[in-house]
Amino acid sequence: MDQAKSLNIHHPFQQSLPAVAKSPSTPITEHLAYLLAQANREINRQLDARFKKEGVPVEQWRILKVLSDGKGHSMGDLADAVLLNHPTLTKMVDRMVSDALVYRVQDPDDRRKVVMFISDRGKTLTQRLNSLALSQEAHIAENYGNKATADLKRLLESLIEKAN
Amino acid sequence: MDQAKSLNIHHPFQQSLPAVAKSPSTPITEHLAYLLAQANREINRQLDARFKKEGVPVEQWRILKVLSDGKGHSMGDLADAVLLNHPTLTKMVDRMVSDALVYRVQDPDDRRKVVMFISDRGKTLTQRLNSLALSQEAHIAENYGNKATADLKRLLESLIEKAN
DNA sequence: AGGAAAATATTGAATATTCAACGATTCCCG
DNA sequence: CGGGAATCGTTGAATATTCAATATTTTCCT
Repeated sequence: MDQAKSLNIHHPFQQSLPAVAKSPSTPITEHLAYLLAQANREINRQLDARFKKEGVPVEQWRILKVLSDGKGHSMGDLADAVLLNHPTLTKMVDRMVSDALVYRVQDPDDRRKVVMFISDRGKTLTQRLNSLALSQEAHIAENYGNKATADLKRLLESLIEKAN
Repeated sequence: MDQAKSLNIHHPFQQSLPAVAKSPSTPITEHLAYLLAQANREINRQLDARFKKEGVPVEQWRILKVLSDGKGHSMGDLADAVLLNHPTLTKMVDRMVSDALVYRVQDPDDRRKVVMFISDRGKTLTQRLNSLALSQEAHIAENYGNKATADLKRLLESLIEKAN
């Protein structure tokens, strides 16, 4: 097959070679937004790799962890806490209910609300996930340095606070 | 309709009230992975809001920015640079080709490869996006502090480097 | 009280992402 | 040289996320 055609490749007739070099704008790697995305992606990837054997995505760990305080949490609170949009959370919770990690109770004080709880099965899974997560944190602190890690956390917290 | 039934709500028969409080494990808000996700989400949301009027998602800005060095980039290089999986990048580039922001050329030296270039139309859009992004950076530096911003960037860079 | 407005969570359709498999090309090595 | 392995990018199917609309309940206001 003609690859050029199938891939929509063409020759750059619309291009004109610039007579002089453009002033190069800030490289993307210097933007805070990019650095955050890159760091987040990498750390998440590593954490996901550790969670792989439990077959649980990072978001579910967050949900379990928040619920493991034993108190009930509404879907709205939970969505904020675990950084997920409402519909996404609803569907993820559906899966977790199927897996019996978590369950819903109607809030008796406000019947619009649902109160989420963690099950015993969820609790034991959470413990395994917590130790995987802690071992990752330890690994990071190890070859990144305790001070750097602490400094970074502090700066991130303060950025998040200011950003609201 | 019976909401309890439709929402798969039930009462917590499987729960037993713990006789004593559990030792609370590290709150999720203290995990580096969570702080990164939160900061990334927030900064991205703000940047996306600024890009809204151009109708361009942040990922497309990254692509445009990388390509705006005028050199050609293979899809593989680009995927690494813009933090996107290969198939995701392919499909996003398809859209950008449709919008005439970007175009493909077959690499003459290695015909498996495709070399991506930015179009003139893409360049002018990039300039508008760059200035939106710079104004965001300025806004952050303003109420977060120049030093904190610089420190945070430095720590992120070093984390990313160590994480590989 | 009573009805409009707000809050809460879910649903369905549209959209986007991911995983696995593929086709094409190049590399490597006996 | 020749053929199996590796590389590069894309595709299609499966999965996940998002947007807008909805149902239900509560709040607010006069």
